Amino acid sequence: MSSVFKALSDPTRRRVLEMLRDGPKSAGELASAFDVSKPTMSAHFAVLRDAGLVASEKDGKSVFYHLQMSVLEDALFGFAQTFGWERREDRSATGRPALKEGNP
Amino acid sequence: MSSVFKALSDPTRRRVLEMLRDGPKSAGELASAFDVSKPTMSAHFAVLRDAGLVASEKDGKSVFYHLQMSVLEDALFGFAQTFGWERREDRSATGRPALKEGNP
DNA sequence: CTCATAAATAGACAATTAGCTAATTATCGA
DNA sequence: TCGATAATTAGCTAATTGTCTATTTATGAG
Repeated sequence: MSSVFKALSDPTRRRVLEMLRDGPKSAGELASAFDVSKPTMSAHFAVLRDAGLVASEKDGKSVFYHLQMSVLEDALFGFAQTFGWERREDRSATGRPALKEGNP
Repeated sequence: MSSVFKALSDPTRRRVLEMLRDGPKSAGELASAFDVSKPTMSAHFAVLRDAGLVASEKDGKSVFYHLQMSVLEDALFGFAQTFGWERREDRSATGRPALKEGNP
């Protein structure tokens, strides 16, 4: 739980998660959207991966990252529930929305 | 936003927020529930205050802290909304539940 | 095999963090 | 006014963080 909130405390990492909302993206593709070096981005990816918020998959020379929505959901709403908030049940039972609307 | 998540990334601070769920508590009262020094707790309170998650009020020799639910709510659900989640509208229109609602 | 490309690792550095003890400030009661 | 109590500030340390450049690893193309 701490590691998730820690990961979310950096604006670059939050933007990475937002970029992954609609489907996987490669490390380079993500990195090019930010004004920091690639090794720095690599470190950010590692923080997100260690927190369980993203998972990576190698494809050829590239590494693709994708969101782990359920982990994000559990942290956000798990904590919120402590304060009496509930989330609306408007998604699939897994809590994982389709990655990429065209994906099988 | 970053400062809120940063504040939430520490388990001691999350527990402080939970202790404040049901109403204000003094700094000493809060501190005595943890196994760290009072100055350390004071620093945690400052982080929570700077993030806007709590507000303080002096009463005699004591300082009482209370939750700022709306700030917590805005951070948690504001970010969640980016990912398509919505919270159930089951609280007052202000989003601020009564403090001490269940207190005997 | 060799070269170019994608990404991660290594190593360094300044800034921040969580923790401590000691000192300070503010308030109350006698 | 004096002494006790509540809380914060000051000053320190060790660990962690975000950033960089340089290097290494892995893969695909020729």
